[in-house]
Amino acid sequence: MTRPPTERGRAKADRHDALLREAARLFAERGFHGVSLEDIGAAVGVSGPAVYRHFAGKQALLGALLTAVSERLLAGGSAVVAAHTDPREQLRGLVAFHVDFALADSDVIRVQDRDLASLGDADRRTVRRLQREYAELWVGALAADAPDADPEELRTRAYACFGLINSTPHSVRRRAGRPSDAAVRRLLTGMALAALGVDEAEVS
Amino acid sequence: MTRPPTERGRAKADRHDALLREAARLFAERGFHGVSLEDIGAAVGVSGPAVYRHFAGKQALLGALLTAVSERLLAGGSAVVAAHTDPREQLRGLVAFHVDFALADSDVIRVQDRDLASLGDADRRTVRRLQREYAELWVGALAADAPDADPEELRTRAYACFGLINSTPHSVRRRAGRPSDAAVRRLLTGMALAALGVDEAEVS
DNA sequence: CGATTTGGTTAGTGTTCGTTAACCGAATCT
DNA sequence: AGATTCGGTTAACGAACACTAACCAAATCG
Repeated sequence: MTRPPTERGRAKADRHDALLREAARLFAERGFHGVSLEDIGAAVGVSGPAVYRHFAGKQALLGALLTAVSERLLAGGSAVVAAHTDPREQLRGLVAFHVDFALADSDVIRVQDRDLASLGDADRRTVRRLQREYAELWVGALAADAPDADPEELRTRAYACFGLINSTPHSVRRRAGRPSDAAVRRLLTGMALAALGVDEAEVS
Repeated sequence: MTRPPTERGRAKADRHDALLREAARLFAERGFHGVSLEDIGAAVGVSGPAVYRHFAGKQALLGALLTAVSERLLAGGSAVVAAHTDPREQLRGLVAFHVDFALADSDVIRVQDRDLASLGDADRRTVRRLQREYAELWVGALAADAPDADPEELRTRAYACFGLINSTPHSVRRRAGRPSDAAVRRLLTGMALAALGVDEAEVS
């Protein structure tokens, strides 16, 4: 899975990554159907059908993008949960992880809950499954913290928390005098934990 | 502004409303660029270019949709704020109003923060202005409640709260065994108020 | 070094879609 | 009742776009 040592191999891998990055930016800005392959190619300095040398098509590009982000979310969330035994510690970790992710990868976060319906059937099933598993990490921690609660209610609670944290892409669009990333991180973390009813302080 | 008493006038007004309603549903489902005028016409039992008898074009339809919803939000929010003097009461009222709105008009809520970029310049400016004014209602109440806070931080706080409440369209998609609307309303209201640091209890 | 692979190019193809044109029949107006 | 308005129809146009074809030059390989 590592990159081939040849010059062409490295160049190809770089372009592959650049395509994913620029596609995410453009999709976040104008939506999947609002961006043409010509646009995506132009954003990385090649034009039009060259994208087919890297992806099977436009839908496949979106599939690669969303599958990758879902997998990163699930892997990161799983690591956080595994690192703690106390459910409240798990929730604090999940919130911190998700806030960092949303701040760092706001483009891809935006695309994920906006253009999921544009995926092909197979990719959509995969992404939905990964998203569900990620949400179940949250539901599991919430259930361990409040064993009597209805799991469906906890699920709604988790999604509401995602909505709160994922609001950054909408709100923190480069406007003058906006709070710093660090300030936004603190703010969102505090609000999310309050919404979940978890004390913010680190415990023994 | 009332409907003309003639048969044709009523029929036209009805179709106009039906077009807005069905367009909202389709846009929410597949995005502005993912829906054709043929689709929209078909959804109200009329086919294709008949839509032009009611709206100047596809973009104009979206404009009418989003302008109307922004105006309803601003009007409702203004009424809530005017009805109370205590800032915490205002915030409780704003949260309750917004939750009701998001549950009743989830389609239009979804379109509003998804396809705003597909508007024409004039409509986009109008909608943005109305949205900003609505947000300022929240910022004003928050500022009155915490006079020392940075207004930019309060703005981010308000948007995070919108994200939390607006999560319903994403999460409460008709799945079996989901909580009732009343349960979701209670849950979101409680989480939003907790995130804002406002006590949930009604005061004297 | 010659053969081949490969990531790029431009030109073309078929389709979808927003929009316009031309027309029609029924409701409305005088 | 006759003239007109108007909301609908189908047909056609033009642009945008995903994708394919044909070709090319440089890197890789034997």
